[in-house]
Amino acid sequence: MKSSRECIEYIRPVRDVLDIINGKWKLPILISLSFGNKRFKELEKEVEGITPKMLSKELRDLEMNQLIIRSVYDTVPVSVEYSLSEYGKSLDSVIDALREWGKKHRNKLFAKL
Amino acid sequence: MKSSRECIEYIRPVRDVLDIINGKWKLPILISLSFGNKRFKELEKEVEGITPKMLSKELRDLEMNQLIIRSVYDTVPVSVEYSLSEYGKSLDSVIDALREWGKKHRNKLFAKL
DNA sequence: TATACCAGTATACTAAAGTATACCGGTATA
DNA sequence: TATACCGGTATACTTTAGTATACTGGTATA
Repeated sequence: MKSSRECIEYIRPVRDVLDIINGKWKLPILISLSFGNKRFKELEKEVEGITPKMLSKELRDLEMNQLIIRSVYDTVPVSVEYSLSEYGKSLDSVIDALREWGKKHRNKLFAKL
Repeated sequence: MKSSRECIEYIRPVRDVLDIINGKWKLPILISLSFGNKRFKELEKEVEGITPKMLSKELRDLEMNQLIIRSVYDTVPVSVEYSLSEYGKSLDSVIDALREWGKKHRNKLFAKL
């Protein structure tokens, strides 16, 4: 049994990550972008159920935290492309861990039926 | 570049996990319990900033999803102890990944100052 | 000519998360 | 006798997350 202080120290970095990727949509968006750069409407289709308002807001948050890059191309009309930054790509270990656990969890749920 | 369908399949298990551990408090609570069984008031201190109302609600959610166990001991007055279930313990890989990334993120933030 | 695509914004709303503060009855401690 | 601990609950509130629906102006397509 370790000290309470040690435990609090341990929690801190996790809280920092949660501040950035918390919520229903941010990780799904990042995963979608890990499959390739996407335009707004493509994301809207691939992140099932998200509304344009939420997508717009979440993309802004992710860009602010430098996890994704928004590129505007000078076409007519302008086209906008979203991509993962290198920093965003470094979240893949987190996503892998979540995904592995999620798959186990699904199996557990189905096994019960 | 993979298919959109493949991407959506990839997202699904992650959304399942998020349904269970989403929010500001659940992971901190689980981490605290990973350091040893705790009583209600102990958790209230160790998960800094949480109010008893939120703690109570989150503990109920976590218990419902079988990630933690609530044991009531027949003392006078009764004492209540919370512990991680085996299933809850299996989240350690997720927590490790989050923690590692969080530590890197902190370093990045401090490096900027 | 009508329709659809693009990258969102506008408005209005509901639901959930989270905060603040006070309180309970019973027990143990000072 | 006063205070603090225990495991919470009660009430009231604010903030954030999320939903629903409609719309924009310019372009390309049928």
